[in-house]
Amino acid sequence: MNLKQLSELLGLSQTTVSRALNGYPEVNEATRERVLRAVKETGYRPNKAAQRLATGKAGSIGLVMPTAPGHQSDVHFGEFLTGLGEEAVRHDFHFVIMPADPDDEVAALRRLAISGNVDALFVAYMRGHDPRLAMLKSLSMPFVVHGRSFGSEPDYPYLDIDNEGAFYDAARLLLQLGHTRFAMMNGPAHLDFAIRRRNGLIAALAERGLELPEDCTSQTVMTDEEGLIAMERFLQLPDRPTAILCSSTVLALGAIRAVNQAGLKLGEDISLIAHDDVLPLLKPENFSVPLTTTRSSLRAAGVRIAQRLIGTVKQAGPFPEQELWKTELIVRASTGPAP
Amino acid sequence: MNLKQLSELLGLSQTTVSRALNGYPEVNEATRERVLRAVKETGYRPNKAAQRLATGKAGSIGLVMPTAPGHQSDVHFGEFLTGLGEEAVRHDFHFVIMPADPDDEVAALRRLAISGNVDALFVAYMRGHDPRLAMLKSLSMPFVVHGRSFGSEPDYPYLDIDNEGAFYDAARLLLQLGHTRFAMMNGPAHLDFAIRRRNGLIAALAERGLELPEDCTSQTVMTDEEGLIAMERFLQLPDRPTAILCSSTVLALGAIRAVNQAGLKLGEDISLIAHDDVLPLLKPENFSVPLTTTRSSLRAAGVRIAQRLIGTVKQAGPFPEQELWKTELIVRASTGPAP
DNA sequence: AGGAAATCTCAAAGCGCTTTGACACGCCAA
DNA sequence: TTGGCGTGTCAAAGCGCTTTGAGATTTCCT
Repeated sequence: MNLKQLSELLGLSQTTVSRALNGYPEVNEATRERVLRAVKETGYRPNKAAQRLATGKAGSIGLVMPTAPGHQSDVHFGEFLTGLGEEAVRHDFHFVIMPADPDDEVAALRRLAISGNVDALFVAYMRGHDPRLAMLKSLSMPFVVHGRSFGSEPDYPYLDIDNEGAFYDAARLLLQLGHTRFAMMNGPAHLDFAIRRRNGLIAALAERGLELPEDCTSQTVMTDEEGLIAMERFLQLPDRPTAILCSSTVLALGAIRAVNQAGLKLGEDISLIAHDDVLPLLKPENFSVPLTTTRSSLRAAGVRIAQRLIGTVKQAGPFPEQELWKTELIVRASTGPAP
Repeated sequence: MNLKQLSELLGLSQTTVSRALNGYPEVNEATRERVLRAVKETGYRPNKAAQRLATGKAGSIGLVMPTAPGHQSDVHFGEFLTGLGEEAVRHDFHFVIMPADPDDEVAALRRLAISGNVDALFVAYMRGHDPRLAMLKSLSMPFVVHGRSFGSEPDYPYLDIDNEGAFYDAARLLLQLGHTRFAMMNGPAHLDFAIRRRNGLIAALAERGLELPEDCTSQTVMTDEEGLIAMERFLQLPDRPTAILCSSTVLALGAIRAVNQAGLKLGEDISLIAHDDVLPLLKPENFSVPLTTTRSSLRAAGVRIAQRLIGTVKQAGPFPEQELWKTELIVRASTGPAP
């Protein structure tokens, strides 16, 4: 069933039916009623591809999903997607997800944009000096970045959390508790949030004339295995750290396993603060020793970014171009005075 | 840059350029070379919406993502998607994801199909007597179901794991170890896998003249909280169970917390077998007491389903209509002789 | 050299929709 | 009667691509 058939069925022109459907004012209310009823009865749905071709819009947000054999799926990605979806469903928007090798993201993003399949783009996993930024700006398609790109002019639309502030505050808390030997379990070194969190920690330490030793820094993929390995390394250090900052509750999971295996007590021998993206699976309050965290909901960020993206496409603006969300520092039992 | 412009630039007709691009034989090799070079230089990409409109195909798989405010994101969904993506990227396919309220899935699926945005559909979270099946069959669009629908004629293309066999085998192991008091922590009762796993357990018990008491069955959303709650309930039973079957490592996470809190020893006081979807975050071997599991990789299933879906769209068939994968029973330390 | 076959290219139709510009109609004021 | 104004409707163009059916050119065989 297409527009033509429907209009013939009704004895109307395609124009009139199309206008009736799209809420144009110059259609008789009675006619509109009739059209709407016929749509219900026939189950007619406009062909989105045709709609897109004609209007250039079709209610879709494009995003690139990094994937490859051996590339671990990332809980953060799913959680964020859920946030996007929660908002998108309210506006009858959908997603076009282009899977791409992590090394091919710039090209994949460009393909996605030029394909004419999407109205707006969403970009995450930002790096320092991210090459996608220049490409996006040249594209004349709305986009919002989750995170920022350290080293690039911040003249693009983004939503980020205050990573530097989060880890600065976390470090201050530990300093006040008397800790002086710090270690950091971070995400991959090239990612923006990792750079900023590290800077936050270093800034707080510097105020007390302290430094973050090289061998007390681990920058890895954020899996629990890597957390375990890093923590085991830290614990074998001659002058082992007592205060750990950890970029994810996933890393913390492994780290804590290492602490337990070493027969140490979390919150006494070792204090740990992790960043909490509010993953439903990894609630800090459910850890055997509840975790002190810096918290910011990934899902909420997804909702907000979808709002901005959809709003821009629908011209329901204006939206702030840049948003920086503060994180909350929530003290639980994994932090205590330095031993 | 569109086809018209490109063809003018080259001094060729649109037909010739289109044919050169799509590998038709009636184009001079030299001409094709020239076209390909121009594409490289100009960065031309065909508009997918137009391509779809003209051909009816555009290289996309559609799926519905259940979402709603308060609806927890599901790690299983992300993991499966990664599998789909891993295969899709090899064929330059993408996904169209329609977020939808869980109560609205049938309608959402229909919208997605009729929208003309997708070439094939993928469906998961199957229920007993699933109403989507009839709709899908009436659609004349390729689809593959992950799981099955208990109570419906199995005359549709699916990939499922042998849930019944998995839990039958698991129960047999525990029976051989002398356990007689069983409990089950299952997924939502209306879901197909939950029905079959329960049947598998009941069948194994029946062979020994045993039954699964009502108060030793929990059928809930599969979160760690629910796992905790269910296990706490089991432990307070006057004749408390010693053998637990658990539909997910996520549930097991909570369950084990309850066991620990009660001061009991896993693998001694309580034996537990969980089904393991091979989530990167929840490796059974990384639990403090490594978990005995029935294993089947969700991601591998995603890859396989994408293969079948894409193969069907590309007419690169034939593919088996139905596949039933055996699970592996892997014995670790969470199972031991009945106390 | 002649003609058929093979090779290459083209103009135009069509995919299903939106949107423009025009037309027909009834109504009221001049 | 004429003109102007809203209201409701329509035919047709256009979005960017593929594909058909036909025309032009070259190649090959007798």
